[in-house]
Amino acid sequence: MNTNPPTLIVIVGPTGSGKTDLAVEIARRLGTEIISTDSRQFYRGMAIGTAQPEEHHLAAVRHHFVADRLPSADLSAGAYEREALECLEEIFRTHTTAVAVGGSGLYIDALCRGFDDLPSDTSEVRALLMRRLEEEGLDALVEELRTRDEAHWQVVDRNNPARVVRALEVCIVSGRPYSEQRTAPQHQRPFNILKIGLQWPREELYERINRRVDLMMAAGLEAEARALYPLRHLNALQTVGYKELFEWFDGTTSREEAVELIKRNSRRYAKRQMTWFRRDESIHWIERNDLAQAMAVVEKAVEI
RNA sequence: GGUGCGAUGGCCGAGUGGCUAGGCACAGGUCUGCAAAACCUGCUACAGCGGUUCGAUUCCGCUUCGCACCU
Repeated sequence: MNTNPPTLIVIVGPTGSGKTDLAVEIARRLGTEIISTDSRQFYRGMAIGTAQPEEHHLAAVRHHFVADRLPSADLSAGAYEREALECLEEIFRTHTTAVAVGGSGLYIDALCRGFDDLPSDTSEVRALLMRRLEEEGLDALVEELRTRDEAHWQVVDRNNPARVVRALEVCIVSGRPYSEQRTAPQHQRPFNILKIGLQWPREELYERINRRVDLMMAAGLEAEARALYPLRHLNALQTVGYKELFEWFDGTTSREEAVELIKRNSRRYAKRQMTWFRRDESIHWIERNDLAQAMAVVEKAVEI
């Protein structure tokens, strides 16, 4: 019986970098399963627009957190942390490795590092705050944050409604200042973590992204988006690829413009992802989606 | 050949004798439960050459280029 802790192999990289193919091949070779760290691939009915693993991927390797819930069943990063850890525990019962793949930096951190123990269900208070944001404006909420949590008020991005609202909702629901509860814990995970990052020359990546958008359109993204149109208000649909097509359906833009915007917004998203991953010094970078390089990194860390 | 109009940063586009519009693209960054979200920062250009002026992207002249009209 092997008493070494199991290893979670985490594949990261910007959208369009070829993570899915690489992860499936690695998981297949290791005889293990895949857990997604992509905040938009969780949902059903969004296969084309979020570039979910295809039939042959799903047939080759068992996947978790892919199209396993309705778009109305939001999975927050905190909830994901709990569910994903449970799922991993299950996988590690019978495997010494598991593969995580996806581009959502916050969810990757949730899985690998975890969050402070903050109130989990804040949706009611949030709804209230959102209404106040609209009626009273951001300044009023910033002022309230100052009275509830001066320390956080000092450091928070006061231009960013999302950050201000989040801090306030935690203060209100917990009855304690947000800053007091942020202790940046290093949760010890019962498994080793090996991060592999896919690095592409910018130009090449952008070309791949542009091309992939055209392929999505050819694969039926329009029909998929039309089916999702009634759900457009859901958070899950605040997603590149759908937002832009919805505007076309509304008549605000043309089809051509919408497609160009999808490409542009995908490029921007990729850039933000790269910014996020750049500061993670634990990532082992490989060129493009080179399988040999990836396997070399894996074999060095894992006994096969 | 003549006349008129125009020439603004990668692109679009306003404007002024001194006080560097703005937008988009692009780049850098932030990030503890909406994260494919939300937010921040950067990018100092006025076609070229002379002249007027304390000072010219802005006024004048010439040159080049573009557009329109005339012959």
